[in-house]
Amino acid sequence: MPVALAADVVILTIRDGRFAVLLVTRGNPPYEGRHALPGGFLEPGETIDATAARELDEETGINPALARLEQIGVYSEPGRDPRGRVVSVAYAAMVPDAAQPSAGGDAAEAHWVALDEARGTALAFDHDRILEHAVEHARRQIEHTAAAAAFCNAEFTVTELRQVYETVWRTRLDPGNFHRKIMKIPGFLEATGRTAVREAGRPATLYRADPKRPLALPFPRPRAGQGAAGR
Amino acid sequence: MPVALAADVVILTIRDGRFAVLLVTRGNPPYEGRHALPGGFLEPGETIDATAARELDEETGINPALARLEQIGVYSEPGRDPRGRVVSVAYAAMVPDAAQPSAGGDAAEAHWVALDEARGTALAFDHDRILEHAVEHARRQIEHTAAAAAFCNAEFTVTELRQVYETVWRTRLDPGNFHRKIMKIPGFLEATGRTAVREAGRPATLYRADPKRPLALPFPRPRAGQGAAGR
DNA sequence: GCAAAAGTGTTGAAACTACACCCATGC
DNA sequence: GCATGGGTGTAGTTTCAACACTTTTGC
Repeated sequence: MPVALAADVVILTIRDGRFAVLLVTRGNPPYEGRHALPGGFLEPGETIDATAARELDEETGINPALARLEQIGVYSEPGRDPRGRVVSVAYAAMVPDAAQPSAGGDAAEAHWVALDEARGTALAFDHDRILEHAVEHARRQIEHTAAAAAFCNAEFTVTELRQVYETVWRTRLDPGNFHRKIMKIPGFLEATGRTAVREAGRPATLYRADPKRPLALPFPRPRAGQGAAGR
Repeated sequence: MPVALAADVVILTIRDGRFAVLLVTRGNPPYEGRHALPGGFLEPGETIDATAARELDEETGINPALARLEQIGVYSEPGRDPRGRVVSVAYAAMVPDAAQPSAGGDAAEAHWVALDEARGTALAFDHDRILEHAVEHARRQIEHTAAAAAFCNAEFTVTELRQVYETVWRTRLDPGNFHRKIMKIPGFLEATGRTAVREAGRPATLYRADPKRPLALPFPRPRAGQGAAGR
């Protein structure tokens, strides 16, 4: 049974201590004018991974090489697309806040939308569901791997990284303990030698996360019951 | 661009302390007579999850309700199937050794094959690759959730569960410490009151794992360097 | 100097490994 | 009784959360 295969992409970032998602305003029917995830159809000769990367580039201008797209699920309910039998492969990626989208392709506009706001308004197709799954995926990912660094810029401070964890886990972490714990993980953070300029206080060392091995570096969240409330 | 969508299923079990995978011998071209993963094409009106469950049932006789199938990836390289543009959604599941397959559908035969043996012989299509990914997936899954219990029968002893971890992690775990650690996890194991008959030694209490919540129950593998060598 | 943020030292509590030991059964 | 495997007690060590304290900058 032939189907049309599509890729839909959930790009998450953290702005002002909250999750934000990259959405496009659809420029064509169906759901014209509605918010949707960037995405599009498989073309001859390409893999679906390539489709996801291409559509991200075309519709939002975000460089797919920086995004580390991961498959998170396949959506195949009959009737999920009014145009016919369309099956979507969903992708998720975390990027630094600095990434600036620009619309193109099928998209009339591309912009960051706060997660809570995106949840409030119905997205096109079954994209609400895909978005929820992507957020869950990101939370799990961060707990079991060093993926949190993906939310930071190429060079970042330990404090910035800590704030990512605090946002994702909705907790406060002790700055001192976090610093030691993260520095103890071998091969994760690499000092650049440079320091970040601050409005006040001692300048922080800038680090780079090795993008080659962002895997299997557990950073367990603090146990409940004792809490990790900051000072 | 229309594609044919298929589901391929990797069913893993543990036999004699080794991984084994459920393979079928293909009864039709292409790759007739070769080992392959059970699988087949999407039919009108069904989701791809339903396809996976149906094919598992048809080709192997394994009850999909017991298997807890999970999507592990999409395989879309052009040319991966000589019949044309076929995209496969791969699924993985862990089942107890007790499950007995019986062939049907496209499959001439269905049987358990030791993982090492399956790796030695080339499987049909790109099923070698899918199999590798599924094994990795299972190892990760077991580390972060209570999925290990899926390898055990409905009722099992703590020792049987420990042997699953020992196989998956290729370690030896202290029986006493394992017992305490696993019993401390709230809501994981539920005593049935019955005991298992043994050839020798004290009979072991039989437990049931709550199949409703096999999620997010971390059982961290022992740290390296101190080791968890048995007595 | 003072304020602010980075980063280190210390301490008491909890968790874990290793291993001794007791328990319950078949023979 | 003896062998065998299930299950518990416990000491020494490690890890960790909490938080005091030192360091390095801007003003």
